[in-house]
Amino acid sequence: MMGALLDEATEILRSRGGRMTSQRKRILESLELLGSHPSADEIFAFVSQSDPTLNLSTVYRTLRWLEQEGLISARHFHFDEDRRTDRFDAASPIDHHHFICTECKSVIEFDNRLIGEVKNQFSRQTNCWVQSVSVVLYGLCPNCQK
Amino acid sequence: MMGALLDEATEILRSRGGRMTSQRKRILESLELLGSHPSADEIFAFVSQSDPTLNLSTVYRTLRWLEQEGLISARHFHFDEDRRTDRFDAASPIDHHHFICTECKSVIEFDNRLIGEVKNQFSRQTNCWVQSVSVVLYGLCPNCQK
DNA sequence: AAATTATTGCAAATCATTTGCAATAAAAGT
DNA sequence: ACTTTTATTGCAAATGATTTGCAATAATTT
Repeated sequence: MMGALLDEATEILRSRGGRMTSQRKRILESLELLGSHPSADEIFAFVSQSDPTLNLSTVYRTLRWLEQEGLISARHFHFDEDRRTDRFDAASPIDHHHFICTECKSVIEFDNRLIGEVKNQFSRQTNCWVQSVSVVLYGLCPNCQK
Repeated sequence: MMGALLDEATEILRSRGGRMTSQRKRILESLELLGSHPSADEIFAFVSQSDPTLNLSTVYRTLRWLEQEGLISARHFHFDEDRRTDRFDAASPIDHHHFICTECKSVIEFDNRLIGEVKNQFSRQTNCWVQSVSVVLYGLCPNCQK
């Protein structure tokens, strides 16, 4: 399980004449280690600890490449503040959704097969072809409720 | 029905010692006229036709104020490109969701009571208190499918 | 080991959005 | 109506996340 992202990425890289550099390796590792939808800055800060020469633009380039290859997904969660920073999700972008605690900013991932049903009903009613679904719940986690 | 947003806004404004200026009036009107989730720029372009002296920062200030008052909602839809522009929705932010055609960028609003069920099931399972739900479907509208 | 070229670091550019401030214009007081 | 008060505007500059050009660096190939 561990290293799955790195393995996949390495393979794709190879098949395109790309190079698995130490920077990319560290960034990929950090995506698996930092569970909770880190921003580019957070990844940068984390990897910088072990490689102080890493540059932020390398982080962005790597993340965008991973995104294009479909290995990770980028999105914003829009609280009142933080409206502009992308967050990156190491998990497959397909069929998993998010709850966000607007207080402590923690993220819980979930799935529910009713969501597939919502998608199907919409398709049937409108003749739209639905490629992907994003469900985000905003609220308070048990800790932040009292 | 027409002017509902303007009426509500005027009332809130009054109750706070605020002033209903011509700029605000035009921006509010444009939000009702431009149906489809315009960006600040689009609103600016539209209102500029009738008031060439309007400034973009006034548009932003008005939109953010409306957002804070809960009269409109701001969000991004993330296609591959346009990752950074907010889109503003004159409709109530509660209980209505979006389909976006990734080809022609058209937006279809919808609702489905299964979504409430998804929310309830999640709450029950996690003890999280869910305040709002956002569902976005991405795909191709009938026109763009062939 | 030399040649090739993908990738990096750096600095500058973008672009949507925000903010400080002096000028303007609603609304209130006279 | 006329002055005063102060919310709101326009303008220009600042911000902050992300992107990009380019020369230097380092994987891979020869």
